[in-house]
Amino acid sequence: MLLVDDDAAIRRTLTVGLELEGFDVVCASGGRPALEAVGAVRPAVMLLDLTMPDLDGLEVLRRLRVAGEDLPVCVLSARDQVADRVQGLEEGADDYVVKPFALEEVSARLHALLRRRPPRETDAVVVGDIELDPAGFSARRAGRDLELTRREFELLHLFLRNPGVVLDRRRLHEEIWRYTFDPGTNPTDVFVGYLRRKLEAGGEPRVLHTVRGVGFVLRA
Amino acid sequence: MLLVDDDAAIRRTLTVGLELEGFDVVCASGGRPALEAVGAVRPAVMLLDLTMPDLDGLEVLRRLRVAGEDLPVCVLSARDQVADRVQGLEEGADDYVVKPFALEEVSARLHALLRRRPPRETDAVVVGDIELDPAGFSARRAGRDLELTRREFELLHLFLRNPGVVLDRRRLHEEIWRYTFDPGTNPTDVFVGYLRRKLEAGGEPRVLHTVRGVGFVLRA
DNA sequence: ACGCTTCGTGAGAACTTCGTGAGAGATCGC
DNA sequence: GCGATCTCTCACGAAGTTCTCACGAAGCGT
Repeated sequence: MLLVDDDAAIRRTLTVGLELEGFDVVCASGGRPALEAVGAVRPAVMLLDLTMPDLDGLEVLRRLRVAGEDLPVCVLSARDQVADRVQGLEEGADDYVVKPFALEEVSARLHALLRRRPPRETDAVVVGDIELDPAGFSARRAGRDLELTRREFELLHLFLRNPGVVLDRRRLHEEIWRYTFDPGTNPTDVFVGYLRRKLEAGGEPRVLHTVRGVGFVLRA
Repeated sequence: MLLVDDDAAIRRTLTVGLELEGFDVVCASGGRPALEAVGAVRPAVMLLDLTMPDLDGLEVLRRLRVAGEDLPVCVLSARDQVADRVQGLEEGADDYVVKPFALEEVSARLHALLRRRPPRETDAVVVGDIELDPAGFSARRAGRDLELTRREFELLHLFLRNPGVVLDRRRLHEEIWRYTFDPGTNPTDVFVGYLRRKLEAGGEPRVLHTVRGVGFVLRA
């Protein structure tokens, strides 16, 4: 979750409390950092303070919605009038909690929002500048679309699920080609080659390294 | 929306107020009638009082969730302790408003819930320049009416509900043709072909892409 | 430095998968 | 019934993918 508040004390308190509740918390100290953070960390939910010096919370919300960003947002504010709440909700907030608040309630409300959001981005994998989306059968490096064939895709998927782990030929052969390991011939090497070519087509450094006598590793 | 409260005066007040806000209101006077009403009128959202003589609101909520019913629920209650709210939210409520309440706020919160409503099969779908309206059995691309047959329509509908997701032949076959995947023959390819022809009749770029060895995707 | 092993890659053969036209059978409306 | 769709099968050519093979390059141990 992304926590946005300009008051460092509140940030600290909420971070500690929400982490105890099991949330993975990222903080932003103002409106502009918040907008950047949404793009960068792609949080599942956001807790947004309204009163901030650089960019008002409502403005942040408005910009997110205009940009088509539909992440659930819970507004947290000292403005306690009915009109404030109605305005916040109408601007696209999913919930509105008035300060002072009880940590358990905020946590429960965040959970309620997350409950509605399970099928978000089906287990996409990201390692370094490489991202792979199993649902869409697509993969990108540094934003560039790698047009992978099925085998290449499976291979990259396997490496991405085991970053930093050396995979030997036996393992690769079993996982990609299902059983039967015949040492006579080696499609593995060929496909690692294909993958490297596509991964490095934009001049990026090598990430698929060979470990002589053992196998291959993906390292960012 | 379904309004559940055992107090006739509150029902009356809320009904009048919410109808003025544009809601289509159905009332239930207790827990059991509420459960029946959910099945019968299939409301888009529910406003649920907790304290009721026949069946407690929390129990109603619990039964709905156990039955796999995921309609958004906003609890309305006089129980104002943090613990009550947390309990309500944890039992599966999506929001919790404490009495006395402001009509505008309840209305704004209901709107916020409806905004998140999971799309129903009968809702119109729009992806890029393609729009499809299940109720009217019509589909358009860039304003031009595609005159689809039933199969073509079902196929396009399925793709539109899963934009960016690769659908394999098994899935397509199961969803459109129900059961049995016989690999001997393939209407799927033929109908994808028909669809493409109609989708691209105006010279528009291809949106139904084939993913070799896997299936097809709709990408805008 | 030498020889042995392991890896990288180009070329192309073999294979799989896809696209589409033609037409038979089913269905529907009139 | 009868004609007009609509749905589906089939088959074949086209296109893309996978895999084998072979040879040169690069590491590794002595």
